[in-house]
Amino acid sequence: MRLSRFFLPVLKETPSEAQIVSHRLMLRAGLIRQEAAGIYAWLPLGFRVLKKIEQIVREEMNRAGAIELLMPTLQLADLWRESGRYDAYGPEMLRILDRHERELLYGPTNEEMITEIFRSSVRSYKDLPKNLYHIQWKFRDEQRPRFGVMRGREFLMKDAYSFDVDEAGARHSYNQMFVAYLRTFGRMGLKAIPMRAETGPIGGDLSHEFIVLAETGESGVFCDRRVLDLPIPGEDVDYDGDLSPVIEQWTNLYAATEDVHEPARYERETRPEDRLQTRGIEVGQVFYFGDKYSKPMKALITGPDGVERPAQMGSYGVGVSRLLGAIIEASHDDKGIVWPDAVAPFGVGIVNLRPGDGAVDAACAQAYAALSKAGLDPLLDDTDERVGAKFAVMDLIGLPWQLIIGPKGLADGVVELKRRSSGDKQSLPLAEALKVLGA
RNA sequence: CGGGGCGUAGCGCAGCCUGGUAGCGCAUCUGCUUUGGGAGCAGAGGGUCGCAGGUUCGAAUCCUGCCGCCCCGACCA
Repeated sequence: MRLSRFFLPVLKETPSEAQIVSHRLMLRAGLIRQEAAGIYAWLPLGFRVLKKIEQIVREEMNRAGAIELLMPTLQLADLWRESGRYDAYGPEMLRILDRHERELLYGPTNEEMITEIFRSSVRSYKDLPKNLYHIQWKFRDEQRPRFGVMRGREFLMKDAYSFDVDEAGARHSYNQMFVAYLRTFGRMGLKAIPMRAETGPIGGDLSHEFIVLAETGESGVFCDRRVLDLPIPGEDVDYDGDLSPVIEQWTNLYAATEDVHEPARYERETRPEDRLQTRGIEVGQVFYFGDKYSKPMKALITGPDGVERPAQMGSYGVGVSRLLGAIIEASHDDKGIVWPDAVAPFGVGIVNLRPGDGAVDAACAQAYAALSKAGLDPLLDDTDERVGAKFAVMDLIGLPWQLIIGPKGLADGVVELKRRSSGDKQSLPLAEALKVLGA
């Protein structure tokens, strides 16, 4: 993409409404634009990151055996009356009347709908287990939206729902998602720690929150710092095999949010030098909740013994849009965002320091073609801005690499390659720079 | 939902107390100069001062109501 053709409305000054660093940077770098309290338009740069994150989530869900579908944003109130949640949910749920005065709601979650879909066609234990997920916009009418996309009212969420014939099966499904989450967040360059969690209004008896450690996070956390060094399962992890050793490894070390923190146990189970008290951002949560929905909604499975029982269910959420904020909170400096390679909106920014200079233009074109061909998705700054402005914008939007090409360097036969995360710069011939980048 | 604050040009703000021709910086446009880390000079365009009502000869400014947004707390994927 050429910057001169792209839509990148960056802001030099910080809008006054933004309080935390990720919100400020998302506005300044032209990722989002606020349309109403807690409701954002995704501008092209932010949209690219959102899609990258979404795709990583999708790939890891598929790898773990979950099946993607897509449910609507609007749901009938009657469906929620079956589970009793229509009245229980409160003003956070956005309720809507259509022209026939039928009661609808903009879904804050989809347990009822997936249970209804499931029960309409599945009757036998032979059809289980099943894990169905979708990535869809949700709405929760937060009393007080804040922190940009970290606590918006409208948000993009991946939610998966598992159906098993018995508790042992359901726990295996839970473990599959647990492992898939370790991989998902790891691929995004995040240290997301599974922590014991309260089950909240969704209910159930087994739950973990996945927390990204960030000093600007919204909740306090206590953990054994050795949890930061635990290995993330590889691509070859056998999701059909016994995953409990992985789960045990990750849950044996103390890790809890302040809501469920037990000081006495913390003191007992951790060495003083390993105690880490910091803050974090919740980016995912896994629940096992048994027959909470399948029983009242009569999602019944006939077992091998011929007896009908409610399906054993779990649900597994990832805050896709929130992840942008979380990643930025965890990865930025005073100049701007520092995108991890896997989610960067472009792989490399090519900075043409002198558009109109034949040699510089030609070198940029050569780099652009080679990097494009290698799938590195370059962004070429071919604008007439001054170099200072170009560098400032490039640092602000946080592309992992900057390939800086100007007349002075070219006269010496070199270009400059800069790694955004470290700030390291090296001067080298273009061909070698391209080789470093993998083109 | 309790408490506080703010709505004036695309963004950041002053003006309001004490009513009288709507301003500043950045951004935008034009010209000239400049050009390896957010340039300089000169000129230009851009506003129903959140909305509605009231007081007044006259309202951005005073009064009333409404709407929107932000912050602290409670709450929360």
